[in-house]
Amino acid sequence: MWMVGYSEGGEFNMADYPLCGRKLRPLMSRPVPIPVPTTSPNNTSTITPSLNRIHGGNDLFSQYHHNLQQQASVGDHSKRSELNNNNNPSAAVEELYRRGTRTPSAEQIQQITAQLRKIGKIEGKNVFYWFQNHKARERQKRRRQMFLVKMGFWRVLFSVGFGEK
Amino acid sequence: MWMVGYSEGGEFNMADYPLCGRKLRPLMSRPVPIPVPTTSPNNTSTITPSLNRIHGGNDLFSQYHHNLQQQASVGDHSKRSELNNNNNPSAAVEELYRRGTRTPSAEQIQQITAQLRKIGKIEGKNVFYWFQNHKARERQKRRRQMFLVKMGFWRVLFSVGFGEK
DNA sequence: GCAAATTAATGATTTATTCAAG
DNA sequence: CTTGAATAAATCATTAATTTGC
Repeated sequence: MWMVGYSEGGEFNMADYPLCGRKLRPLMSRPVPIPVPTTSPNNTSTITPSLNRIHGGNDLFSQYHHNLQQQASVGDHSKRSELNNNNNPSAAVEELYRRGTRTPSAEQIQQITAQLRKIGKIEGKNVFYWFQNHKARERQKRRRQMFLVKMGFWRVLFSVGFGEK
Repeated sequence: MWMVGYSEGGEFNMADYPLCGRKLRPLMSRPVPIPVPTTSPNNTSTITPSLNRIHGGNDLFSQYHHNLQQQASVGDHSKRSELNNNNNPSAAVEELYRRGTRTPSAEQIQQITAQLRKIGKIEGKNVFYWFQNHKARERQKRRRQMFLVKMGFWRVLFSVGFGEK
C-alpha cells in the first residue's frame, strides 16, 4: 500500500503539482448542456483575445530556431492564405492552426509575423509561443477528455465544465 | 462541442497507462483512505521478492560493460554500506537504489554482486538487469501517477485504487 | 450594481524528455 | 553511453473573466 506522500529520490511530490490542487465543482449530473441564464448572462466575446496582451522577455524563439537561414530559397508558398481575418490576430493564427499548422518553422514564423505586424505590434517569438502553447493545451484538453471518456466518467466530464465554451 | 472519436495524431494511448484500464468502483467520495478489509486482506509480502528467482539467458551485461577494466584503481569507496540488509538481496539493492545508485558501472556491479553472492547464487548480469528494470519501472510508475495527478483527478485516483498497492 | 476575492485563460520561462549522431 | 538539438511538458506570471458579499 503506497501513500500519497511516498517519495524516493523525488518520486512523487504533491507540492510539485499545484495545478492538481484545483477545486472541482460539486459533482452534479448535467446530462445536456442547457444554457443556464442565471450564471452567465451572455457569452459575447467567446473568441479568445489572445496575442493581444504581449509582455516582453528574452527571445526564446531565436534559441530554438538558431538556424534561421534562407531555407526558403526555393519557396514552398503553396498555401499562404494571406491571414486576412478581419484584423484579429488571434483569429488569424487559429485559422492557421485549424488548417494544420502546428510547429511552424522559423521561416514560417517570420512570414506569419510579417502578416500580423500589419495589424499590430508583434514579434516572431510571440507567434512561436502561441503555437507552442496552443498545441500543448489542445492536446492537454483532448487527453483529459479522452481519458474521462474512456474511463466512462460522464459525471466527472460534465462536472468539470464539459460542454460549454 | 467536441466529439469522443476526435483524435489528431494519436494523442492518448490507453495502453500507455495500464493502471487506467483497471475497473473502477462506483464514483463515491472517499475523503480518507480508510483501510478496506474486503479487497485486500493483508499485504504482508509487499517487499518485492525479486533477485531471488533468477533465470539464465544471454549476458547482456557484458555486452554493455565490455570495457570492464581496472577502473577502480584509485577507488572511490566512499559509501560502501556493506549491503547487510539481513540476507535479503532485494532489500539490499533497493537500499542502494534509494541511496542514489541508478546505472551502476561495471565495477560497481562487480562489487555489489560480490556482496550478494554471500547470500545466494547471483551473477553480475542479474544485478545489471535489476537496476535496468527497476529504474525503468519506477519511472513508469511515476509517470502513471503524475498523469493522473496532473490531470487533477483526485476522485479518479482514489476510485482507481489509489491507496492500495 | 460594484468592488474585492476567486478562478480561468494565456503569454512567457523553465525543466524534462525524445531522438539522432558520435 | 554521452552529447546536443528539437520538442513537449510543466510552471510561472499576469491579465481577463467570474463569483460573491454587500
